[in-house]
Amino acid sequence: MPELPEVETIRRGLTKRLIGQKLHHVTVLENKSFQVEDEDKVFLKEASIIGVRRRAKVLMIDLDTMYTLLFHLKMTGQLIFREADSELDDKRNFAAGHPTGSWLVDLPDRSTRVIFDFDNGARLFFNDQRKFGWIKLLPTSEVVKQKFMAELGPEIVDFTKEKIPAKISEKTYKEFIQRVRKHTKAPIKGVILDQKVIAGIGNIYADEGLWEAKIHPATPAQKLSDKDLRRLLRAVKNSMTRSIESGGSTMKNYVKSDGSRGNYLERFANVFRREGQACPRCGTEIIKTKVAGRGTHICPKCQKIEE
DNA sequence: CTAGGATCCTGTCAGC
DNA sequence: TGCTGACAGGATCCTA
Repeated sequence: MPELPEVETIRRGLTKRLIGQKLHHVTVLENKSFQVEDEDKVFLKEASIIGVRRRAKVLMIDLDTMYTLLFHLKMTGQLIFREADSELDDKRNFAAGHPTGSWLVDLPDRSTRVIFDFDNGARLFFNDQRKFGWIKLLPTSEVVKQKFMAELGPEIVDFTKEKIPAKISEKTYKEFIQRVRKHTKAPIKGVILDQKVIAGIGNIYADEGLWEAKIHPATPAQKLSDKDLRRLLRAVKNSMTRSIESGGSTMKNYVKSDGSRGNYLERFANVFRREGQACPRCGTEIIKTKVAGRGTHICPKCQKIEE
């Protein structure tokens, strides 16, 4: 999916547009994407939005009915907000998540799964090409008790703050290290992708962080010192911070001034999807390989396996 | 308990 | 051009 910085970008963009909006109607085009019990649907009726939150890669929209809508965008989810009767390029509109042409066309299109209509005519589209993503509706007080939410590792820092904290707390470092130590043989990349170890790291920021920290992704977690792990967490945090501060993958950053489509990775990525290009640090050619079952980008000179 | 692989689904792209 | 297989910004489920 859309990783933590993208979900955080969505949270920021939707907060100012959704707070106070009253739901008029929900249209479900794909049942798999809308995992809501029939008896809970009454809590959507004429509900007003009172908050937009995020934990790890889960977006939460709080309603005044004491229920919360949960969104997981997985690999290809997008949220697209359109004001009533607006032109596609209206500045009040907003789109973020998996970057595709759906941001630039009339909706619904073939990957639209759920549509939220508001009283004032504005609409929120949940698009998801591969249908891995989901929307759930739970009593607000039950959200933290959900298995996935309850088992999540700590947030690296509070990325929801306008000014992202410069330092990771000692408590977070310690909890991260403690949870990494439950894994021995597994490659470090696979370990940091485990949401129970630390919340919110996905394939992009795993590769970016490992590159910045000069750690080979296939290094068995056991071989890394506490100092290595602290450096790695800092590096991931730096990469995520740069991404959020450049606006994540939003329509604004996807469409260039000449109307062509840009690549938001250009704004902060040093290795991700840059195979064949020069390592920004040493000039060696970046290669693509596979670690922990995922496509993995490394500089073979900067990142060597510790013996 | 951890580790590794298959799996959900649609679309795109490289290679024949 | 048309087909085929690999792969994709995630996480779960199954087996060993």
